[in-house]
Amino acid sequence: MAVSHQLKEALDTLKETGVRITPQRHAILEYLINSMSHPTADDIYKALEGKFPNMSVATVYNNLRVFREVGLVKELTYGDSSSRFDFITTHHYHVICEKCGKIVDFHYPGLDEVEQLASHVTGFKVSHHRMEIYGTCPDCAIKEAH
Amino acid sequence: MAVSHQLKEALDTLKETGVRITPQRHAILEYLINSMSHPTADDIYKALEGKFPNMSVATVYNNLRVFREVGLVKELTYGDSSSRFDFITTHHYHVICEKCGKIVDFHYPGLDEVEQLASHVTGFKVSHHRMEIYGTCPDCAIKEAH
DNA sequence: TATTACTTTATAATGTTTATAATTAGTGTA
DNA sequence: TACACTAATTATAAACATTATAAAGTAATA
Repeated sequence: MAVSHQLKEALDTLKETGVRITPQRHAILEYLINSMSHPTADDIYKALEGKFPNMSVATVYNNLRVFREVGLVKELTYGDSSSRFDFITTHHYHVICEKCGKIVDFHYPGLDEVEQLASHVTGFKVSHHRMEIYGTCPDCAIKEAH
Repeated sequence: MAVSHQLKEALDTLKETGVRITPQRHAILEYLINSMSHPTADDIYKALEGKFPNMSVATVYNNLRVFREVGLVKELTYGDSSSRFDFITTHHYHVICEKCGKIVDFHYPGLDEVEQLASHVTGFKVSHHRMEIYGTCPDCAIKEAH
């Protein structure tokens, strides 16, 4: 299936970049790909506690940083205390529920004109942008109605 | 001038909302409006050290939260460790230099279509969105060239 | 196998932000 | 203006996420 294919591709990327594939890295990647959510470092740590009772939180953070540097993972910083991590697939944005924190992927063509205008007005050499959309998810909207 | 007018308006907002106007609050607001940068809580704390030698960091944080709740101030969370705070004027985005961290305001009409599409696709009741543009500022680009 | 470099672990340290309790100071009313 | 009430400030400690460090372990290479 598609998921294991993504994992294999990710492992290939690590190999090509000369990053060792350790059991911990394998498990973290696997969890990131399988979980359709956008977990925090602590989520990952807790989820893998069973498989790796001795794993250190530092290992999770270290490897998330490695994955980010290699371009496999994106770090999302919202208002709340901890970062969330997202396995990069295709270009998409996130829609975030302000009530329950749920994050839903939202595909949309890149906002190239915005980048171009920004570059023109500010003189910056623009590399990329980020955008998030906030609102209330259907579940919470229903709960609110009662 | 326009700045003191903004301050007066902000103080009026506080009055209307029943938020007491203390010297500390006055000073924090004034600093936020005058500083064309986007300071962290600690920046503000340090900047007002001279005027208020006994002010607590907690006061800065508390009041930034109050201002945010009242709608005077926006909290910006980027990848780095601490939040930045921005006095709300008109609707604009930020262009951020990845080398030196400089933040430049960038005016652009709201991305209404994006919100509408997101709402349609995900079923969310959308309230707002955020977007930042990343790149290299002219100063850093020159430094890099050498 | 020996060497080397990289990873993990355990732990401590850092830095930001929040909570608590006691003191102080604004604000509305007499 | 003075009083009483309530909110805000201060000082401090605590919580929390994240990073740094050093020692031990593991994989890769010759």
